[in-house]
Amino acid sequence: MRIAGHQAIRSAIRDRIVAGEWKLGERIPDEADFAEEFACSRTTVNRAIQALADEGIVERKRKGGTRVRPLPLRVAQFPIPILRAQVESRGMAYSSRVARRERRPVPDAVAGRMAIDDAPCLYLETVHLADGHPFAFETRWVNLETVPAFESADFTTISANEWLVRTVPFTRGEIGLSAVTAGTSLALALDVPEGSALLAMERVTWFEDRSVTTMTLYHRPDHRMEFEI
Amino acid sequence: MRIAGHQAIRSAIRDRIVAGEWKLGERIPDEADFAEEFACSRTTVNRAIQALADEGIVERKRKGGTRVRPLPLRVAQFPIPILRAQVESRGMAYSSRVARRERRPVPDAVAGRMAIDDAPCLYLETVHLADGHPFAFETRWVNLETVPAFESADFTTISANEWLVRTVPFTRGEIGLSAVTAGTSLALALDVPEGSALLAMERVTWFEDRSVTTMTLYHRPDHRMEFEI
DNA sequence: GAGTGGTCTAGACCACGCT
DNA sequence: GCGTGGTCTAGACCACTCG
Repeated sequence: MRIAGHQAIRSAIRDRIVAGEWKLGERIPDEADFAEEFACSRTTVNRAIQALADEGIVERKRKGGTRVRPLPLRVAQFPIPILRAQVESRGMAYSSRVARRERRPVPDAVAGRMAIDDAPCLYLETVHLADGHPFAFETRWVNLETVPAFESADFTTISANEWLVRTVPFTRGEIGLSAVTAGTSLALALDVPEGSALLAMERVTWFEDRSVTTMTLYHRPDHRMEFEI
Repeated sequence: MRIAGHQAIRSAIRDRIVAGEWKLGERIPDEADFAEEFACSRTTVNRAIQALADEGIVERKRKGGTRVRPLPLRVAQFPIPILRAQVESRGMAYSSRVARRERRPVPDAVAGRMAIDDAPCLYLETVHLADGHPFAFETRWVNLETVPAFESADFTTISANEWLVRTVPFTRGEIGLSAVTAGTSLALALDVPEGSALLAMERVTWFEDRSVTTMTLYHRPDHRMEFEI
């Protein structure tokens, strides 16, 4: 049957896999066969099946052919949340307030994560507000050796995070999620009872092997992160 | 300069973007120019730049050319954690214990999430153990209308999750993460103090528009999910 | 050794969306 | 309109790995 386009071919093959035409781990026809079946070139079939491999639906090996993944590999993708957008998408007004900003020696735990010894760092605490009510609390260390200009930046019109994204745009990073119990100061900052369970997201970002910043974001107890797989 | 392979070309272009050769939002040369520069065909350049677009580094538009993404889109990808693998990778022995298994009317909240009305469902509670100590507690509803065979499945050698993955391998799903406070029964099941902050991961999975299962996994307070971006 | 995917090429046509 | 990316083709050679 003639099918047009690598996307269509990809869907056609995926549908047959999902429908169970081949068992888990079983080999599917090779590219040449599909090329004949769909009356297209092998190049096009290659693109289609490569995409399925990227999705985690099939595994490919030279000479070994293409097989349906025995235990489907599932990867969840979630966009790094942007607080302003999150708030505004709910029809609320976003604002933020810097509660603390000072040079301060970096605790050992943070120094370890940022792989710094005694680089100068700036410490920031920020409250993020929706319609004037706190909904997240952020602590952040910024490595001034990597981004010296940060020290004299003005965060009245642009948040620290936005400043960093614009200044050091292409960073790698690590993310950690955990649940923490609100202590006195966190409870105060977020206006929640002490002992509340908070979702904490920690992020360390790097620019070419130098750490840029470590940030931890504490969300209110009712917060829920959602995404699809 | 002659560079071999679309991967190498992709890296070369990415390096120049990261180094700041073009500003955020600025247009980079078109495919034909790069093809000449790297002495390769335009097809190869196209593959390279498409990959950069998938990474979120550049945006492409017909006629508009290719531009460095103004606010880099970061997407975190993480593999859906498999409990057995998680435990075993730490050198501990994995086991699980089904604490409860019964047909039970589905609470409204769950019914809403699974988009079912009065489909028969099986409810399971499972404790996941590492070296005999509980490290996660799972509650699960399984839609028997979608997977009737689940009711008579035996979970002594294979977990409910593995059974489902093998039986309904290609599912879509939604994931939600939140922090919850351990109540009496959760505290008991996980052997932690009442009031502890637990990281909860809820997952709803679908097979072709029919819900398969809803599961919530409660982790011990010290648990941390990590991934890279 | 031989089968399969991985990749490249040169050329072509099309579709979108600026100008 | 026309420049740019999106896609397809037919053929080719290579690299891995299974038997």
